[in-house]
Amino acid sequence: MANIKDVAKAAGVSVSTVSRVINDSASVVPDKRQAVLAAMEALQYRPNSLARALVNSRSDCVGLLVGEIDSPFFGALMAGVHHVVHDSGKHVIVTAGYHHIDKERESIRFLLDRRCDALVIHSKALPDDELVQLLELDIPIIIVNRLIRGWEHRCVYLDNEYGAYLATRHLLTKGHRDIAYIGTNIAIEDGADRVHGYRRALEEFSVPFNERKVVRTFPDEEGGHSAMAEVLNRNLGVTAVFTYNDAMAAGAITLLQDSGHRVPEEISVVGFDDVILARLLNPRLTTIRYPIYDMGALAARIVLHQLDTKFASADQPLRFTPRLIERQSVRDVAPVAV
Amino acid sequence: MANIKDVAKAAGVSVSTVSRVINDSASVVPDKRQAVLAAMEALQYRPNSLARALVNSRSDCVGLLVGEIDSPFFGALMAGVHHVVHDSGKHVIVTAGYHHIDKERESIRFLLDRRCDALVIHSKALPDDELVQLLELDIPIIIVNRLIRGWEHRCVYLDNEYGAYLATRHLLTKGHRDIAYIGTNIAIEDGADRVHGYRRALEEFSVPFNERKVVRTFPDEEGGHSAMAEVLNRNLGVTAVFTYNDAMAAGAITLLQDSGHRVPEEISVVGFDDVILARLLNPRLTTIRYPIYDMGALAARIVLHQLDTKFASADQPLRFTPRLIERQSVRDVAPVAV
DNA sequence: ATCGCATTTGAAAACGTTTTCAATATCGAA
DNA sequence: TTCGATATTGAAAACGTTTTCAAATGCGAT
Repeated sequence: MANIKDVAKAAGVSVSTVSRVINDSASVVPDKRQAVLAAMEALQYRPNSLARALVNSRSDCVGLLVGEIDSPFFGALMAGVHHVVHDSGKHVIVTAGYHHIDKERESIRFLLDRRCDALVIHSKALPDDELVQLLELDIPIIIVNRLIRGWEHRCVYLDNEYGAYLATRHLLTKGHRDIAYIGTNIAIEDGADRVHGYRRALEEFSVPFNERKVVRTFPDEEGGHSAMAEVLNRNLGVTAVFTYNDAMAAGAITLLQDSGHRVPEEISVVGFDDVILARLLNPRLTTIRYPIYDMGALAARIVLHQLDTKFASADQPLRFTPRLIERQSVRDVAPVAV
Repeated sequence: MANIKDVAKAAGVSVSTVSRVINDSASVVPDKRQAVLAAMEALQYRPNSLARALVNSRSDCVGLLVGEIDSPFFGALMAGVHHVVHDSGKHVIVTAGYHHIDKERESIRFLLDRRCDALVIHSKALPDDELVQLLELDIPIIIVNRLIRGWEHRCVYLDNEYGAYLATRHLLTKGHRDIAYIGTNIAIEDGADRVHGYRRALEEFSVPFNERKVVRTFPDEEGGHSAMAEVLNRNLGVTAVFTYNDAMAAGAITLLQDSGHRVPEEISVVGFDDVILARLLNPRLTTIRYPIYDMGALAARIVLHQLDTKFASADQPLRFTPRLIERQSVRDVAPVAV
């Protein structure tokens, strides 16, 4: 492939001049400029971005770490980041950590090694102190979906406790009193937060918390399916289920329907996330909206801004508030006064 | 950030020696090796991959162009590529073209500029000759999901005609005779192929093709929804619908159910792709399995192999055959002999 | 013609690596 | 000891850019 020297030779000028016309970094007399342009065209010249990044120490890349590549949730996150990064003429390099500590660590190394200008990180597996170490590097980094005490201005996160509270409260106001919670068996903060929200709503309605009503499995459709089976098995007389995410809700609904229980007539279900799937299920899933696309977009905007100004602009609220999306998977048992 | 010179200085050796221990490229006496290792550790040294790529002209990156970042279909494609590329110690850079010619072009430029070692490309918008131009570059490239005549050995693709044939034939053998086709309004090859398959099956059963029974819209849920409305509107007495993809099927089913038609009792539906969604819909969607994960994985394996051997290994079949996944969205109208 | 100034230009250094090549150190054998 | 062969080392060139700096050119005013 042609390089800048070839172009210079072909145009009969020095490499400096070529560089100047490429970058518009200084004035060049019209005829030479034309000659250079012509040579570039003729040789199909494309600047080597690696060499460029090396000397500028700017790669025009934003690194993004997600949990999985193929999941509607992370799809939305990636799309949000992609969108704003592309709009600013830069590019995204995505890696996946698959919720595994070593893979997450390795992925972040990779992004750092590639000399990404900035990072947006979604990590569930890495411990706080390791993330703090990263934040202390002098490259713009935003942590998505996780709150690290003392670093609130670098974390874009959702109020998980409130989301779970909303979901549970919704079921309670609809008259449900026996509500199971199908949670994640991964030891992460938001898992705990959601249990708290669930309990808070219960307490508010003076419904005793029953540990047997919570079942934890892997947070996917499969997990929801088996967890639901377990709940049924325990014979607790539940009339409603709240799940850690929509995929689990889908699994739970599948099991319910297959085992002859009608949703929501017999058992109501509330999910979490509001991925595309939720609208498509039958019955359409009542769920908690997790604005992950917007959160990704915001995270990207912040790191990009930091890149320009060297300052973290802490003036915007980084905490998102979930809201209830009412669809068809919850039945009104009986009107109840709050 | 520390560079190789700093390490050399700290360890009291030359940069060449440091390079040698980093890459294990030549023997170094044990004490010096230890000193270097210690210095690297102490300085938290990480080689600059840009500089390295520049001199080696190997970036250890595979570039991937997809249609959209957030869609179950492309999610599976990305996952397949990611999987095999990571296993070989390399990395993936993903870009999205959003089915737009300029964006696809720009994305490919980006990947090429980044000096990706190889490319896996899913393009619907770029014309054949532009893709051929790429294939003629001397870097390993595989085109996914598209067949370019004369370049069969560089294309990993699905037999779309056969997939559509399978779907339509399935409906026909179940006794359906009035079958609508909800297709894509994007002028792409596989769109045409699927119409052909649909027609071929019809002909085989001596059912006349009726242009009014095919409606083309944008290939997403929304499009399926409005297309289904249009089909109903035309009052053609259809008892079954075959759609271009699962998302459209989901939209169609939603419309049917909302307008009081039971699926499959009144109207049967067959989709295409078999994305996760298909299993989760109610009724579970009978569809055509598009092994896109495997296709991505194969494409990646091929380019990686080419990278090592400089030869395209054309010994594996690059054409995938779709198959029917029977679930619950098709009703058996009456037994019919083929 | 000559001077001073502004514009345009090219040579060379820098970015952080790997690799070639020649020099040195080590060692066993004569 | 001395020789040759071998193992280890470091200096320097190379990769393809950008940028600094000094030199060359052009031009209007005297």
